[in-house]
Amino acid sequence: MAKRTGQPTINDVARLAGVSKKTVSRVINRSPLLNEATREKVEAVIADLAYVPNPQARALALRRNFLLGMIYDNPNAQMVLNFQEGVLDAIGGSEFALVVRPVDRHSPDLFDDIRAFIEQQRLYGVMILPPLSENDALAALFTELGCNYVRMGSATLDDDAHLVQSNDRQAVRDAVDYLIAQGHQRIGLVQGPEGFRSATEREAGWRDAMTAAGLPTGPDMLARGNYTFDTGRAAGEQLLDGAERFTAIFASNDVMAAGVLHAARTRGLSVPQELSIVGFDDTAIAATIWPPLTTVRWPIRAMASSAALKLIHPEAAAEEKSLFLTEFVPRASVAGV
Amino acid sequence: MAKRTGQPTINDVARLAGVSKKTVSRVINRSPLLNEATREKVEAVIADLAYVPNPQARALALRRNFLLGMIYDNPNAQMVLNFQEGVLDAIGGSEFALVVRPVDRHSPDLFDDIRAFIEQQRLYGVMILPPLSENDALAALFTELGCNYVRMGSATLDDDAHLVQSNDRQAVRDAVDYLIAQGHQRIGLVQGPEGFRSATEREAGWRDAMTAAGLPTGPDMLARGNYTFDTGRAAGEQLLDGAERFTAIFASNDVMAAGVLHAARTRGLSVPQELSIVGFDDTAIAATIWPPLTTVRWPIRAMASSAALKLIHPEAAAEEKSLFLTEFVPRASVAGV
DNA sequence: CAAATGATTGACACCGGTTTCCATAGAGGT
DNA sequence: ACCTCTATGGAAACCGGTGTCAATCATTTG
Repeated sequence: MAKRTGQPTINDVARLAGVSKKTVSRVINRSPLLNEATREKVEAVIADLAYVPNPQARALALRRNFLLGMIYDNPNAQMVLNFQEGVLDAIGGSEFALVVRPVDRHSPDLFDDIRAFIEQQRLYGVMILPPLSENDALAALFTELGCNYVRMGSATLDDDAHLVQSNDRQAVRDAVDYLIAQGHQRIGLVQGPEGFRSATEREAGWRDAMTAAGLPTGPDMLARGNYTFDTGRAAGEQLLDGAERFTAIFASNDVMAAGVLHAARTRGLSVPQELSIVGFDDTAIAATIWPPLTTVRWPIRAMASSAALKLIHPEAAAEEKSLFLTEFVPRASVAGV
Repeated sequence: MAKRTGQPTINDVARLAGVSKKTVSRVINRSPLLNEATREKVEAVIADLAYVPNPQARALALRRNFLLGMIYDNPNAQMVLNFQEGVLDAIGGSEFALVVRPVDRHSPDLFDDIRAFIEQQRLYGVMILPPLSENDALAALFTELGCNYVRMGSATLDDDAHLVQSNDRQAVRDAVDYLIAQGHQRIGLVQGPEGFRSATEREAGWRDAMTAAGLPTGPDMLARGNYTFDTGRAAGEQLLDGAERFTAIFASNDVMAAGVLHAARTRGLSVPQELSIVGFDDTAIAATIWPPLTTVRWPIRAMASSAALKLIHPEAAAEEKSLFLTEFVPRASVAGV
């Protein structure tokens, strides 16, 4: 009669427990108006059958599914993976799952791709990683699509309900202050790409510190990269080949800092004796290269958990301002002058 | 009447096109027995409404969903991310989506976690990344759960339908042969963790080459790591602090090779002049460290695409043996003796 | 010209849950 | 003992698609 192929259904549970589907449904959804004895009886059958509600059927009936999306286009693998783990921390034992979608932010089809992704999957909510998160037109697209979203930002990009934020500007200021306290005067900056808030914020932090100390911030003090190793190396070469010598360089992320280190090596400069280098992110590469990189720990994993919770429990999280603080991580790539 | 909240349904399309929902369904599923004029009429309405079928409803009716799972526990972020991109290459414009699940392979709850994940989400199929893929009990669990799976392997772990394989043993043999051709005689090995097929295979490749050349492979020639930077460094220290000097070391993955490089540095050994180092994987770290690492490119992205296709079109892929060939990538971390 | 054939199409049940609405049973009040 | 009131459980509709099978229609054949 009841075919035993596949997993048990709510009907199987109801029949074996001698109750109606509705009662089983009430047990599953923890309805308060339910006889305790009935609940236990049903739960026993559920455990016995190892019954798990069909998520697709639930999604259909509830008109919402249990999929959290994550859209990224990031040269930094470790950051993305840390983010995924953070999301899993949040959705762990729940019925939610994480759907990932790498995209190419330079593709002309970017918006169409994302639109198709959202419309096809009808996600419960989406998390957008930097640098994509800094695109206001993209946020507008999600609003238009009626898709809940959270942006990971390094500055105030949106209202609190849609934002998980970090204090990049202050963090960089602290890091550069540290260099200044070590006696450094000519401190170069490897900027992030144009149009990226994280890049702008980190540059502002550098300017804050340098200006407060009366140090120069002219155009010869900085070079631009786009958060990749190669562009970091090129920026480092540009700075190191300039007329005046730097004693320290702050790079706007760890990968570019590794590029600067590379550039220093090819020029025969020893780090940190002749050049101090500071990065940003504290991803795995920071502790892996030689010398270990002084950097700023960006609490991406905790931020990811927070982002997921904002999507799952918007009512609880809407009020809460999600500002995550960074932490300065001194390692061996900085020396005093 | 028809509430315009949310996205249009198949009924909206049917009504506006003046046909039944079944006909619309036929259009969506490209049924061949359909009048061309009708098809065009319906397609016009679909385009007009920007109608997209509800995947949850489809999943329910078809008794299968369109979610591919990916289970991983890997210290190497770049590899996991490359894998994700490879899967996306395969499922790109289709209705499939990728659900990721990081797990902790040392957790006592590993199997329960994975079982709960599979049962809850009822995935269409799952891809298992190394080193988890090398666990036969885990494969048995998927079989028991009736969940289609593909394992990513460095050796023959399973039948062709469930396996995407690479030729690690031969690849390492070639790499060590290259070192031997450069005049190296004492070539150390940093093994991968015990019980991992990839580690066993790579070790076998090293033995093949050494034995064929009549070179020693005694217990003082190798040290074990577990694919992380720190264990790679420890293994490197163990080898370098041994009685006899090595001129080259092959590490079973890039991250451990970076650890060996680190160990060499702290001992004042210059690379590659005094010590040559070869890694395996060709992940981003290989080109990022200094000197750039000679390594073996492991075509993970293409393998991931193949794995996804095996799940989506098992009939097409079942016959095909998926053996992916590696490529030797000479960079600057090797010098002749 | 009627019947047979084949191509299209639609009515209806169903996937596995949830919700609405109602019937019923038991509790408490007078 | 009678009558509300509340808790509980069931029947049936529904979410948005798909499968089955019969009905319709045009065309070909005897």
